[in-house]
Amino acid sequence: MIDDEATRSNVIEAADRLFYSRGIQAVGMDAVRNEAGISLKKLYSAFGSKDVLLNEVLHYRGRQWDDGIAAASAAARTPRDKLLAIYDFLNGWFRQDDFRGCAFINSFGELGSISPEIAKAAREQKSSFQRYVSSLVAEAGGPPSLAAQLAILAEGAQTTAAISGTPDAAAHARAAAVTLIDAALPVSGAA
Amino acid sequence: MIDDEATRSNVIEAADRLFYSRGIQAVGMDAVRNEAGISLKKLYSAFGSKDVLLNEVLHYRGRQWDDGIAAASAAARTPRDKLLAIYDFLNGWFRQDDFRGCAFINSFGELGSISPEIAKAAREQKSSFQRYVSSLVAEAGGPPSLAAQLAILAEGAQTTAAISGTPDAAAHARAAAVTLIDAALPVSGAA
DNA sequence: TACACTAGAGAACGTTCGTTCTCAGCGCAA
DNA sequence: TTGCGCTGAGAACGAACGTTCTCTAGTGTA
Repeated sequence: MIDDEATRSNVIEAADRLFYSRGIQAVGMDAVRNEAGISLKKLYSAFGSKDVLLNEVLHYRGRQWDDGIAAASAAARTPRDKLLAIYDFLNGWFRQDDFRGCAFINSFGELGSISPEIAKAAREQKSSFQRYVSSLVAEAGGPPSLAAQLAILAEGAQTTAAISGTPDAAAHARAAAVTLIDAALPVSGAA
Repeated sequence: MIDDEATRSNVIEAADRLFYSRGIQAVGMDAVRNEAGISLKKLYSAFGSKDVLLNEVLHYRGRQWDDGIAAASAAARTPRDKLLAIYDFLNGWFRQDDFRGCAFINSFGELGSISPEIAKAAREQKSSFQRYVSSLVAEAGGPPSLAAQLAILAEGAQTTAAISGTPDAAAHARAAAVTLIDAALPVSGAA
């Protein structure tokens, strides 16, 4: 079918909305079917099981994150500004109505202990982000430990914003990042 | 009964072990009953429902956390050292075999969106921790923003350690905390 | 018109889970 | 001994869920 791909992404986006907003186990395949507007038969012929669907949803989320970070850093010139753009991206995300924390952290907390696939997906997503931060830090001439610290700030901001219900953590994390970067890099951007 | 209180804490500790290691929805009341070694009838007469039990388990977890932080900071003299003791406490925790991240973050990710009670418990736990950090920072003469930054580091270390499966995040967070404290406090501990 | 084929709607099935109910056994007062 | 209340073990119940099956309506084709 021509719309095979369209059907798949339609289902993935629908499932993502539901899983992210209500949790994975709390959302039945029937709800996914309703949200996507297709039949159960088609749903199961496109994705063999809920596990398979969930895996694709997590990969979709990962791409969304990567795209968001890339877009946010596009306007920044220096590696330092690209690093700080991460926290600006978080700030915008935290302010969205449907923000409910990091989907990978949530999924890991819900099913990481009983589903190796989910644990692996979360681990890969986080290590991919750490590699991204590391490459920017290296480009800026900073030590690897700075990358780990900046990544921890980003993770902490996400859980803090989710649980507290306020976006303040983004600004706090950004300020901390500025301090850490300035302390670690010999010459900051001060003209 | 004399052992009423003993029964309750026995059940709470058993449920805590199971909920923490496998997740909440993945653990049935039957498993709790087996782990606690009591009858279903007694389980339900002591706690009216799984929700009630979960609530008590979360409060128990909160006390455990408070006690752990208090014990870790007991040896420290200055507010600065008490702040850093937080990350030493995390370091020891991350190295335990059964470490699976912060129970409140996990519970929030799993059920926070559909259970206001759990969302509230997580929010209260985190804000209690932030008050603790804030009081130490104030005692040390630091600005409130430093407290927020240090708390974000602690949260980020917990999720990073859980998902990555290594305890390294504790040391990274501690190093970042040292940098942030030294930058925010006029006079550091340098004799 | 007759016929194969497809697809959608939802019934059905088997399992799991939270919670309640039943029943047999036991201690105990009279 | 007899009756009574309590307790534990687990059966039972109703709901929800993942997954499969059935039935029906429609469509294109000869």
